[in-house]
Amino acid sequence: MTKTQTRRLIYTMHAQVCSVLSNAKRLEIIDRLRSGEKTAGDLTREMEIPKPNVSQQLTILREKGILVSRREGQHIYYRLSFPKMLKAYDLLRQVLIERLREQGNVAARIGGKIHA
Amino acid sequence: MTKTQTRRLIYTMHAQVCSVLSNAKRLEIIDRLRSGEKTAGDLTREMEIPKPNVSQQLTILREKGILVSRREGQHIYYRLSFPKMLKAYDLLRQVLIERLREQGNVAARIGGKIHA
DNA sequence: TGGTTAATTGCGATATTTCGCAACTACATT
DNA sequence: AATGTAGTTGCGAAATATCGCAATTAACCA
Repeated sequence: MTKTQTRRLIYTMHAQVCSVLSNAKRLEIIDRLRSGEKTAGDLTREMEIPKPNVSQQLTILREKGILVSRREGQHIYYRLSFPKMLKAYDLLRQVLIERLREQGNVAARIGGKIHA
Repeated sequence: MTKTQTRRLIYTMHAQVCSVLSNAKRLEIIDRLRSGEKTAGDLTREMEIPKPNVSQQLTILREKGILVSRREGQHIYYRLSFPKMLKAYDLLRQVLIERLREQGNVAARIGGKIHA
């Protein structure tokens, strides 16, 4: 394995972690698990989307290591595994807010040209 | 606009910000711009990928507000616009590292079963 | 004006992601 | 064993992202 290949592999893995956050439904699930563990059924009711879809997102989040699950009888409870993920979530939300403010200003100034 | 629609819109915009980070080449560009502004040509030479590809990624990063550009004669210099983006980048890198360590431990313990 | 370098744009082929729906598995209760 | 509830899985169609390559634009200089 060359140095260049190793570097690329790390960026690729990093991108895979980020790609978990690049879906609105997964973000909402993460947000709703802040307050503690929940089942697929809980989330289905709260989010008002089909249960299989919730389940699919939960599977992705668990496989990527963002959530862990625990079975208790018929119920499977999911919870966040890395507090740092939540920190990253919040930082990116702040970037969104700043970006919106910035875009608002730019839009107020001129309608789209980048360079002079 | 209902409350539910507004909530969904915000998650969708949040996801769009995150999706900028879900590509290895864009992450590498962000990483290489830590040390200061660079041109598309600089990045092309450093990263050893086709220039149009670099340019496409730079366009995406600029449109999403992650980078800003400045023309100086023939050269267009790109630089990071939000320090917070870099903080999020670093946090996600840490999550990757923790996740790899965790996975290593799990793999050492047992070969994949989730529940009992 | 013609030539050169820097950078972007357009387009198309390929790969990946998303998500609904039917079918299925797991556990509990009677 | 039969039924009900919780949850997952498989599959396929539609949408989206990736990226190479040719063509194009922008600026500079002789």
